[in-house]
Amino acid sequence: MTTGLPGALAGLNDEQRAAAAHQGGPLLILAGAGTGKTRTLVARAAWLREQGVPASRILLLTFTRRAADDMLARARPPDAAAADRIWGGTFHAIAHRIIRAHAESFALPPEFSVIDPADVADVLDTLRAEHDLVGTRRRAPRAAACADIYTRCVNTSTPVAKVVKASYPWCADFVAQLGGLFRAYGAHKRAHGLVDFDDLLLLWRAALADPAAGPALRGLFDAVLVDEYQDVNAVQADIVRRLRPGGAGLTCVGDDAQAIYAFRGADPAHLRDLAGEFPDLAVVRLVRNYRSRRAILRLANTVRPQHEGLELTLTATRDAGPEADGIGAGVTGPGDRGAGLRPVLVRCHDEATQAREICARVLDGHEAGLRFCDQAVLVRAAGHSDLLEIELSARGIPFVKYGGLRFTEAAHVKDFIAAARVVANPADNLAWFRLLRLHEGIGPVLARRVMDALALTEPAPLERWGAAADCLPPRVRPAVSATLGQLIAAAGLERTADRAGIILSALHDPVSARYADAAARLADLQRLADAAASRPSLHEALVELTLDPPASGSDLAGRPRIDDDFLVISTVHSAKGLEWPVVHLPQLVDGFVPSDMALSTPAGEAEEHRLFYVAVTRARDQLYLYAPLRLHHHRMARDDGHGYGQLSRFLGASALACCDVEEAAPPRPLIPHLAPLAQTIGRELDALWGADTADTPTGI
DNA sequence: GGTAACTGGGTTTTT
DNA sequence: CCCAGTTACC
Repeated sequence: MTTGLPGALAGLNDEQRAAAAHQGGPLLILAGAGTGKTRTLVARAAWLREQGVPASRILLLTFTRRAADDMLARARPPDAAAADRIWGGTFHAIAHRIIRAHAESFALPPEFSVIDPADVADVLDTLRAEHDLVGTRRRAPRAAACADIYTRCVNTSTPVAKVVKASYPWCADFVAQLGGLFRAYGAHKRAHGLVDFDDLLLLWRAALADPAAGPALRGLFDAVLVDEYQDVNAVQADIVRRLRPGGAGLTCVGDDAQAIYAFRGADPAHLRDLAGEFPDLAVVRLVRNYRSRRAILRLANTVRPQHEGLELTLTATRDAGPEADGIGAGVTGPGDRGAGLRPVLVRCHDEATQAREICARVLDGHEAGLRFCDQAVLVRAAGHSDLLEIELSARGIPFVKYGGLRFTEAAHVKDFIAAARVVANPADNLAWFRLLRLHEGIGPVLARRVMDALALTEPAPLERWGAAADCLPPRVRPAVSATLGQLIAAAGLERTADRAGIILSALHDPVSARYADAAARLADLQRLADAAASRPSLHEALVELTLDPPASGSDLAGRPRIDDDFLVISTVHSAKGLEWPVVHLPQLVDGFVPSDMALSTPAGEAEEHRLFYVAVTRARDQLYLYAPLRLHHHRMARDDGHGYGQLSRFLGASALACCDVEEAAPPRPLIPHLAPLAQTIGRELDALWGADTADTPTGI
């Protein structure tokens, strides 16, 4: 191990070194895709430590748990003591850590429930009727829409009337009711010890703004490093501001062309505003791309949206060459040597052809020596790979899928979480509701009656279980009492492993009775209980599960074995920050890429462009784009004369000029004329029906 | 009265 | 595949 200088700065290029060793005021690192952003951030943390900043006084804020884990693992010196650790995690995880440590000061029960967006919608659904938002009139917003509006108001610090007017105009008649609903929602959460994702941020911000708590909380840190700053929302930007008033000790890393979370209230304007906020802001640009071959970078630079003052053009380092890369370089022809293979746009007859084409190219790569995990298929929305997944299975190509449906959304997993939440926070009415209804014979009405008898907002509801059970008809009472008896016992225990074990055994019978495939589900729950057992408390286990849900049940079982080799299917959002030698981008067809849901506003279309930029820049060596020309259940919009629907308008002609175009072989039917066969079968069957009306064959 | 079983229509992206 | 709305059954 090397010690001393160049130490932290070893192996960095000039710009990276300037960023890592920046002294004094606030710093913005404008880092294009693949320019060594993570490496620079890790180096900066190491450099700060060499300057005498204790690791425990450095805070690293990221957007995903994976990014945090990755950086913390690289930033921790091998000889570091456990106590000598950088604070690192997502905004939400760090907020939780602080709130949990001071739960009493925040007037929260020690094991308060952190609820996910699905829970938020459930709560709003129960409150909706009292606020004249029931769906008898067709136009009343549904629970999920109410939840979207709520979180948008909070995360952009915008009044409900304004949000509705700008983004939900069809709800304009309900602004007053929504306001009332959201007020009631806040009271409801307080009464039942519920904290949603937005609350985590709001509570942290409020504490930082408090005259007494604020100085203490921001005094915990000498340096704050924020990754993906283009994806902060108004509350997060405010948290950063209050952590580092004046900007001293602040490092933000970001790229406004990669802002893809506007739907969550994020706004790249916060990054752009940094310069105005901090007059002494230093800006360092990282433009040397270490990831992609030059042919791919040409396309990336062509589609990259440029914003005045933050322009950035990536230059290639993997293909040393005389000419500068830049916008317009896409005119270079396919004979151009040393730039890698040009991106290929594969025109496919339909979606099935596209699926076959992707499989064929994946297998080609595999035969050429690539592992499956060196290739990724990136989609705009999780459902876009449905047909492909069938084709992959049929051909025996192993794959894992990230994004889309998550393990914690499976019904039995929710059941387990509900049971655990009843134990940890008996005031949690959502958890009670779900747990009670898990039992055969209990629906919404009986569950509600039991919960009323429990008086959840009063202290110690578990002590009233005996009386509350009398609300149940004798037929169902024994089963529910058996479950609750065990959960009440679990609540009285200390060790997390014991609690998790009893919760699991309490669920055994109701889960077995409810689900046909109970054995597989119980195996999932066993893994869940095992994972929970290793956490410091049931509360910690539940929060981790909520803030960072495992993508699959096997995820929970631990690291995949080293010899396992899977093709990766991921949403573009989930692929941010990652890279693969070969990337496949399917569904470049009207309504899918760009998504027609996003095109109603100019801001939405701009975000679709940024998403495409993110997708393109994931590829190291080879990029395949697939344009199916027709899809089932989907009308093709008017073609723009190039045979791609609106695609060439979306990407621009210069982007298409960066690609080679290939035609996928059209599907050829194995049996050309099936109709006569159907008639033959029809006649055969008609013989079975008797001879009375055999004039017209039945057919199939 | 209350629950379960059936049916038909619709599906972005995630901490 | 999930939700809402409806019908059938206890």
